[in-house]
Amino acid sequence: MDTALDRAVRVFCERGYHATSIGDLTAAMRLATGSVYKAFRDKQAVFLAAFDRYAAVRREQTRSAAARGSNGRERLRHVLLSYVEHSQGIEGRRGCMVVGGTVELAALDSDVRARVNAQIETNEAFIAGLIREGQADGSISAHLDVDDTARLMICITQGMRVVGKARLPLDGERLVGVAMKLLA
Amino acid sequence: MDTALDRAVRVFCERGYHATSIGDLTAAMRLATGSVYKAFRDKQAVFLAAFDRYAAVRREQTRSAAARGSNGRERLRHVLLSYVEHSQGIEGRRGCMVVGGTVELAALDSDVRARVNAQIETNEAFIAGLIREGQADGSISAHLDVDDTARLMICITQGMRVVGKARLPLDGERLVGVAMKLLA
DNA sequence: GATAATAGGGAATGATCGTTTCCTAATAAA
DNA sequence: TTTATTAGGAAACGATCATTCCCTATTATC
Repeated sequence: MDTALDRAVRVFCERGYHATSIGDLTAAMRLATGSVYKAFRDKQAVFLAAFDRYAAVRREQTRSAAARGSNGRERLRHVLLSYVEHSQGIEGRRGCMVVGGTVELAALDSDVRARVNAQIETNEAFIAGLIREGQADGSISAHLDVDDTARLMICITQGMRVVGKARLPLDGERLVGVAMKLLA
Repeated sequence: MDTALDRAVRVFCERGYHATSIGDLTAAMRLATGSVYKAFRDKQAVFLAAFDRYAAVRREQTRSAAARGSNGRERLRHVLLSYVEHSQGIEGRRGCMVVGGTVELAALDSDVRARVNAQIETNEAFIAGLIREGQADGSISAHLDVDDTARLMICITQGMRVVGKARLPLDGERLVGVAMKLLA
């Protein structure tokens, strides 16, 4: 079932919610219509389950990227680099379910809105934590405002997903190099 | 007709393309079904016309925000402030047609993709121009890479529209204050 | 003032959507 | 072996969608 959900994630990422029909879903998930409705109450429930799975995978990927750094600053740098990588190429143009869900459904579906908000706030708190770690280990200036910087970083990461979906090229090293100025 | 198009912009911003029915459109535009199809070939044509109008208005708003500054740095600061303002409150949760069009349609419709790309690139070029002005008048460091900085600024502005649609609060002065570090 | 032309409105249409229902096959229990 | 239970598949349903067609005013022309 998780593998079927992974396939649903890909379709929802690429086509969004409304442009994805049950037919698209059954084709991607290799399940018949009845089977989908046996496993999920309706289309929204498939979307929510796919979103939860997507969010969990992305959280894990972000945390493992952070683990590649040896201090707070480096951990944050790897997180940003990871975001650029995921915003590019085939995955970049496929798109992000968080920004997709936000843009397409935040105004129409309070369940989706609650989940995207939770995911954004979790990411923001994680970034804020990395900044504090950097301040504690001396790799990041102690004077900067943690919350404001974290929120701007969230804007940057979400924006990269938009720009990546528009297929504009993003140079990871250069872009992140500029973004690291925010830690001064 | 421009006033009807303005009303179409509001609906498309809020609900996106696929969740907006012709019924939604006719109700908002105060036009009957036949009248809409007399003026536009199909729903996509309405969207493209609304997008063009939205993009033109936003370009003008951004340029008038820039005009409030007395040097390159200040002009850029006012542009960013303007973006935060538009990303907040009722307009913020209504959403941006550029990020909406990108996220919902860039993968599905090459006409829309061409237009969102053009709009993003125009904005990026405008920001790059402001940075160069600032470098020329001494208000922005001469050492920074203009293109990389402009692209990151675009990520920030697009990201703010996503975060604003998710209804997370954005403090303009604080956020822009942090972002201005990128000009060091 | 009569007529042609056009803009706008609303009902009808075919297609597609999400959803339900029913059927089949496979597995577990007795 | 037989029966009960369940997972999976496909056809059928009503609703809604984008689109077309036709009618009615209104304006402009002669």
